[in-house]
Amino acid sequence: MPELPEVETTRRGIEPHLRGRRIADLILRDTRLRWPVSPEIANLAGREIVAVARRGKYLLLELDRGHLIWHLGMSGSLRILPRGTPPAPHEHVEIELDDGQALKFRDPRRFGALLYSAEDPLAHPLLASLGPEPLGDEFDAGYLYRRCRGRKVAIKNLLMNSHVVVGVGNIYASEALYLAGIRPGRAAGRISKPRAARLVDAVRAVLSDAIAHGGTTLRDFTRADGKPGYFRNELKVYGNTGACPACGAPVRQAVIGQRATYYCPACQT
DNA sequence: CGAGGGACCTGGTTGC
DNA sequence: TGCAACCAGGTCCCTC
Repeated sequence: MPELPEVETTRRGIEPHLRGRRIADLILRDTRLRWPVSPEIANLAGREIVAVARRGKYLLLELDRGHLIWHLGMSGSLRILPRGTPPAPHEHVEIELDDGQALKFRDPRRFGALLYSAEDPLAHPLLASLGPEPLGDEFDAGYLYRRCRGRKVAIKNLLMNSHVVVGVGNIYASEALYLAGIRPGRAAGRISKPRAARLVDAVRAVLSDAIAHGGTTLRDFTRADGKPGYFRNELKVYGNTGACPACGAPVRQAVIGQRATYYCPACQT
């Protein structure tokens, strides 16, 4: 479900409610997430939440001692609700706060993950080898062009590879390639330097714009306050079974790397 | 090292 | 109406 804009929207939604609060209680209803949730996490009561950061699609809850690393997987969402609100279906984890509120994690498909890291979370094996942030300085035309050299994979798959750049999932990969005028199936190694530059700009633009709209709600994504994200209305090709908004040609649907892909056969080469 | 595919899950929608 | 098949915003891990 969530790509970078949805995770960032979640971060911004929960952070004001969590910063400076203490964990009153931590309830693990179902520990069968992507990896089993360590029972020691239930022992974090009393710790203070100092900050909520994000790295790629991972949320990092910095505690006064240690960190929680949270990934929403495909169907996970975090909401702030009053303590005592009856748990929704698939609400696997709840962090009760010392001010009467609670952070509730719902994840029907259980592809999400919740890990505890006593050390620097960025050194955790899952995070250590991640590529640069797409909205940071390191992600530029030279970098992307270099990473494309000699690669035969479709540029869309390369964009979605978190070891190349983090945060770009299936929706925004299609959207960014549309904006850049590049066919999603084009071999990464056949992307010219100017096209790499256009693609970097497109990725940044699409993600920033989506964050500004509170992310994209297709089905079950909800923000921390329960409202949907409105970027869905801005999507140009993803899920578009009609005409290209620029030239009117029928938007084409294909499967690339086992994922649904949308593009305009006229605008994208 | 790179490419490709399966695996992990549940629920909603589609089609016979 | 009933039920099987298919699809979904992620990403790790295995094989070749």
